[in-house]
Amino acid sequence: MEEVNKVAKHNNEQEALNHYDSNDYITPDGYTSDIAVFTIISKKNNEKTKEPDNKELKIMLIRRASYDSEGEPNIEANKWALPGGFTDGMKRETAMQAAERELEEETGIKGIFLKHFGVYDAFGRDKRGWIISNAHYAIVPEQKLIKRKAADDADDVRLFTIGEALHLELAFDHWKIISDAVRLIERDLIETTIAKNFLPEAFTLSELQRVLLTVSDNPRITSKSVFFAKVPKLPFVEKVYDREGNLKKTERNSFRPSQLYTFNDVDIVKSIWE
Amino acid sequence: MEEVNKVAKHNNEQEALNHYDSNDYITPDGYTSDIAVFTIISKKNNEKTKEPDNKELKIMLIRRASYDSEGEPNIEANKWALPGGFTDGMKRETAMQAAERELEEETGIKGIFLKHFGVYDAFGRDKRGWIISNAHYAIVPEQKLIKRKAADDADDVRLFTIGEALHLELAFDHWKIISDAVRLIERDLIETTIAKNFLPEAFTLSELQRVLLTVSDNPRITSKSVFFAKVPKLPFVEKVYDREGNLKKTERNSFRPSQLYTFNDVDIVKSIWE
DNA sequence: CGAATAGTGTCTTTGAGACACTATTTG
DNA sequence: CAAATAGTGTCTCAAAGACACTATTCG
Repeated sequence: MEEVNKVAKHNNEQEALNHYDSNDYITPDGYTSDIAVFTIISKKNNEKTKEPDNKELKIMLIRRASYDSEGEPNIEANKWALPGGFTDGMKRETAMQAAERELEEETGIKGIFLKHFGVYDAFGRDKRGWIISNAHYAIVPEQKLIKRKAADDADDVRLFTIGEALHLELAFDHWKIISDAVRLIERDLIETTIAKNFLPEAFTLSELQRVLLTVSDNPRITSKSVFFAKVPKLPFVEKVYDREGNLKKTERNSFRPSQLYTFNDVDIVKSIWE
Repeated sequence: MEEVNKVAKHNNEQEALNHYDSNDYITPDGYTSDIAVFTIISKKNNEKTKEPDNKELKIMLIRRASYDSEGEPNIEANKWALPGGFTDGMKRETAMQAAERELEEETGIKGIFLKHFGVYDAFGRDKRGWIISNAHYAIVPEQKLIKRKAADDADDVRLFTIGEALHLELAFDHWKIISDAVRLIERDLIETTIAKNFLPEAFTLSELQRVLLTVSDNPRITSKSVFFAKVPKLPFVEKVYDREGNLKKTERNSFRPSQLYTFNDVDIVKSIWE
């Protein structure tokens, strides 16, 4: 009985498949990924004193070439845009894989945190047709960026503050994608532990504090004593020890060695009903 | 000078557009929307006492027909599946609009809360080809469901508890989509005010409590005195008044009238760093 | 010792949580 | 008054926030 059903089912399945033809429908003209790449970089605020640098949230944009790789005029040429491009159907890519590949091809960055945050599929968003874009945001820690410092000054890939970026002439609906991304990353820095992606594996409390200060002026974060007292007690951060079991410290920010911390994998759910 | 640039640009743009042909690339074979429809329904736990009904989170699934609308064998026939279907390129729909339309066509429900939560685009997820699905979850308040009560007992649309649903033979990758949706809605009920979509515009504290109890056993929610003391002080709920400015109450749950509350639009961000 | 960053102690006030008590209505 | 849900008062203990104080290193 079961066997018979299975066979019958298989036949129907085969028939159904044979009957399906995607040419019966209008299908999308393209499936792309865009990536809003964020980093936090030091902002020298006073050359004379030894006051620690403040940090600032920046976004990486590329300038679209006048001509494409085949020498033909490019659409939305010369405008600033998010890195990204078409998902390659030949490679059987997912949108996330396309995002990783495009990011490396266009900016030389790989192995960083990527998060999908939205789909942009309104008709008319791209003059070439029905083109669906998956939007992601990415986080580059400052140290990784230093490796490609020279390239940052290039004419075609540049870091902008959020305010600058939203005043540029941007391609497609990238103004909307960028503002959505900014709203989201600011919220995620407060509500989740994504801050870890801006930091080295082992970080000091003041380094963490400076990251959070780029998006919040809440007294729990701005006040040194409150922040320094609270963070070591949070369930998702822990002190770093060396091989001998001693507390690991660093002097990179001060004369006095400071304790290194790291994020563990504790996931917390913050109830709004408490 | 500016004028000249504009003209030049326009020409290039036109050339670029003429050069673009989506047939140069492999494009997706379909762009669909799936909807995980949740509701919370009363569960009679004791017919003898007047103990208030407990509530339970349920999901609505449809059974895929053996034959499609043209009388041809259907793919994944007879399996249970999320309602959903193809985005209609002719109608220039977005995935969200397709979700709303399909939901009404397949289950008769409209005008409810819908939230996009993910994209499923792995190759092989649908045997018909490269088919991308946008997943949404939807919330139906119990009252809306009563209107189509008869239909619930139908053979093709049914409510299941989460446990039941995940043990059915499900079509495509719907097992994964459903478990992602469940994880998300449970989290959102705790971290956001989506609970309001399960409730009437004006609700009592005990009604709200019963909704939250379907996903949490946290003492702040289970303990009556704690919950009743805290919720009226939360910034995003407020008491309901009638036209004369008197407190509005209801007797639908008890002999003693109870105060009605409503959600306002205050959006709160719960910091994990506090 | 002065400068610079790191980190602690202490005091006051606020709020969380437990639990028993009071309130309002019907039959 | 019994039953049923709604809602409050009070007590204890823990944690939040402010701010002044101590610690470590360099030159």
